[in-house]
Amino acid sequence: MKYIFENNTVRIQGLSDFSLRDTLCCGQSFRWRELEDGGFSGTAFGKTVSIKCDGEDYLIIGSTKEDFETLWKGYFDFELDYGKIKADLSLLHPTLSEAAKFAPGIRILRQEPFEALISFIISQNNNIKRIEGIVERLCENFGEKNEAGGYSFPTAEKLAALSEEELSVIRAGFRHRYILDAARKVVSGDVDLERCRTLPFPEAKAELMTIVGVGEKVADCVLLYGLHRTEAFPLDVWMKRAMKVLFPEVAPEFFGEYAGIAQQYIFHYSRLHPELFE
DNA sequence: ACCCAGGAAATTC
DNA sequence: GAATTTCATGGG
Repeated sequence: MKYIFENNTVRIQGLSDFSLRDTLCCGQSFRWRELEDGGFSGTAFGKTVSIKCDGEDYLIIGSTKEDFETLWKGYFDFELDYGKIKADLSLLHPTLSEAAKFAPGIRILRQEPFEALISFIISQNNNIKRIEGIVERLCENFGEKNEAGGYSFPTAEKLAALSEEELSVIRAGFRHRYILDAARKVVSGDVDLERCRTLPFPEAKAELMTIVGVGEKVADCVLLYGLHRTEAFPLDVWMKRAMKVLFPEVAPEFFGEYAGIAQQYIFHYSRLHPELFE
């Protein structure tokens, strides 16, 4: 992968194993909106950019060279060799090979940990459309507006200071008290998200699960999408069905150190092939 | 009206 | 302990 900076835009060349739609519409982030030209616009780190294809290249519009190097390159996980990971995973199981071929451009985003924590608390017993709406209201009400008109994800401090009443403008229902408990535990240091990045996996997961409203599945999502712990293997309703039907006799540990990436291929494949489970 | 949605807590058995 | 019910909200 090479990149050049030109006029507020970063042009990325020679990038393989990447698709905007596979990566941004596969249920790992709730903050990217598709544009009319097929690109996507979104906000992370408080900065709003759009990203689109230009022939073989990708353009990140609205990014400085420095922001690309310190933020976006990592956010989109451009430096991990997905070709190699896919090849290794595909050897493990023929159905996993199929799933990877179905959406070969998926990458696991490195989202901000607190955003992943709150987003996946909101995701429980909810549908993606509505999750996106709640997250949008959360940012518009409690985030900071930037020059581009986008809103940052609110800080833990900002949310921790709210009452349930004040938070209820986002209409997240019974999840309001979960969000507040998460924000307050992060502010107090009872839960240290950065420490969870390096802690042994079971300990990191247990620490996240001390938050009211965070069970195994949400904890795994935070570990995978927010802390890039690729051994995490979130088991939602789709994945439980998929494991039963497509991978009987297979346990999550079978997929090894990149189980979370395997999970993303399988999740996306299953969601777009519901007929497999009728 | 009923059912479900990238679950988890509370209750019941 | 394992199985069931409840928890807001909105769309089909």
